[in-house]
This record gives sequence, structure tokens and C-alpha cells, in this order.
Amino acid sequence: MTPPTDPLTTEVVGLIGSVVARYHEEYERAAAEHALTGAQARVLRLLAEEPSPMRRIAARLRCEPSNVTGIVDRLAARGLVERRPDPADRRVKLAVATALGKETASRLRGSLDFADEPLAALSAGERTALRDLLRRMLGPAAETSGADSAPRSGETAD
Amino acid sequence: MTPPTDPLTTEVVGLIGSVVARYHEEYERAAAEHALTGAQARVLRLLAEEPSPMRRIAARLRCEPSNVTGIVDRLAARGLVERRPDPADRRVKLAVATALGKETASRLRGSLDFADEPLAALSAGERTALRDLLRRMLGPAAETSGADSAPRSGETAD
DNA sequence: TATTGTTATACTCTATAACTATA
DNA sequence: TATAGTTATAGAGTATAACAATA
Repeated sequence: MTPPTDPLTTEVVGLIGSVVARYHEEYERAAAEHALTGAQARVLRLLAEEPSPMRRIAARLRCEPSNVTGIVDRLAARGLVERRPDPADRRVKLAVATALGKETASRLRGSLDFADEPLAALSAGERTALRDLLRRMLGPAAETSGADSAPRSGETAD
Repeated sequence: MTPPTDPLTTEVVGLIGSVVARYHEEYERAAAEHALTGAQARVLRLLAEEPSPMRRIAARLRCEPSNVTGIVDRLAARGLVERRPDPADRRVKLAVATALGKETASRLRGSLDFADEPLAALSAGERTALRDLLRRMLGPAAETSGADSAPRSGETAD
């Protein structure tokens, strides 16, 4: 679709593909270090920030709500997450990270050293330039949306 | 690990996370458009470039060889891929894309319009700057490795 | 009636281990 | 004996459809 795509753009897309592959591997490795799957790690990080109804987790993960049941079950079985009723609406269940869950999420973030390894190759000035380019690329929403995002999160907010 | 990570780096990592999420969604959507899973699409693109022993596919996908059996089975069942014996070593089976498989891979590449949507926001000059930054970030190997890569490929070549 | 979360089901991807046929 | 590919098995993620409780 659209114009034939010039060599420069093709190369940039390829490079982005490489970044994606590397980021993804890093993320999975970091999750595995804590005996978590990628999906579990994403949910745990989400809940470490704030409690969330099951439905909202699904929206953030871009998957069906029925899947979240199992993921939260497994996190709950390990004491990383708990389910609490929502006082305002008794249909809703809030998933909340336990103290252990928050601690695990924090360690998880620490071991996701994408910041060091590949990014360390760039000077502060270069990182600033990269930031500006990525901001422009992702559009105005980017400044808030992805401040600490995980792969495949890509929320539509709700 | 390593230094406390300054706010700038944190933001850049977050932005990269957003790019990763978006790229991944795009890729899955494009694959689904052709009734393929992400893994199937990755293998098909790989084989559209050149035939490959099962073992090598696994290395590119960074998964166990036993998984490739099923993925290639499903692609073969749809006539997108074939298995051929390797004349040089009768233990080896080469997976090769059929004409239909190559055509599908080509259409797949066309519908992966990451190049248009987010990247179109950047001018040619900006794309060049982005290319240079990503090259430096990924290191010297990047120029060859990811020219048309898929998420999670991230090959170690072999 | 509509919505939230769950259950039931089926498929794909994943790793591990055991097997076969070559080498 | 070592290697390539497969099979068997089990766990996890995914979507769909049907269901209970609540709104």
C-alpha cells in the first residue's frame, strides 16, 4: 500500500524490527529470571502501578477478558496479586499487587536493562535526538502513553 | 543494575517500548489478515528469502527445533511451504516456500505498513537521523542483520 | 437488558525428553 | 557417538461461546 517505499525507509523499518526483536528478547529473559512469563510480567507491572478491574487489564493487554482470568490466577497462586471486590460495583473485581508483587515488579524493572546495553552506545545528546524523533513518530500521545510500557501493551487507554 | 538511569534514558526506553508494542500489533494484524499466526508469518518470510533446514529456522526464531515441525506442518498443509530432502545430507530437510508461499509473503510484507503510518511523520532528513542513531545503538552488525527482520527474529546468524 | 467476570473448549506456541534415521 | 528431525507430553496464551451475578 501507499508509495513504493524507498530504500531509506526500508532500512529504518528493518532497524526498528531489530530493536523490536532485541527488546522482546530482553523482556522475556527478564521475566523468566523471576519465573514469570511475558504476559504475567506485563500484568504484574500494570498492577504494581495501580489496582485494576479485570476488564481493564484485558484492554491494556489487548486480549480477551477471559484470558486475564488465568493469568491473574497464576499470579495470585504465587501471592503476587490479589482479587478484591469493588465497593462501587459488585460485578467488578479489582486485581491488586501485593507487597511481594510490587517488590517483584520493581526487581523486574531493574533487570530489564535495555536502558544500559544498547542505549549506552548513545551519548546524552544522541539520546535526546532519538527521544525527539520517537516522540514525533509516535505522535502527541506518546509523551504520556509509553513512559514505562511493556511490549504489546499499547493501550488505547480504555 | 548499573547506574540509576536518568529521566532522559527512562523516557527513551519508554518510547521504545511504545514502538515495540505498536510494531508487534501491526505485525500480528498483518499476519492475521492472511490467516497466519505471528510465528507462521515469521517462518514464511524467512523461507520466502531462501530455503532453510529446520534447524536453522529454529535458530532464527530462537525456539526449539521441535516447535518448527508443527509450524512448518501447518504452513505445508496450506500449500505455502514444502519439505525437500537435502542431497548433501540425508538427515536434513530443507523447508522451501512454494510459489503461493512467496506470493503470500510478498503480500504480507505489503500489508505491514509500519513504514507508512508512524514513519511517515518523519521527513527524509529525520529518517536518516533516526537510521544513524539506530545503527549506532544496535552496533556494527545492524547494517546487515535486520534489513527486513520480523519481531523476535533477532538471529545470531546461526 | 446490558455488563463483569468466569468457565468450557479448542488451537497454537513453547520447552523437555525420548525416538529414528542418518552421519 | 553425534546430529537432524520428529513424536509425545505438558504448560501457557489466545479467541469464542455460554453462563452466573449484578447492574
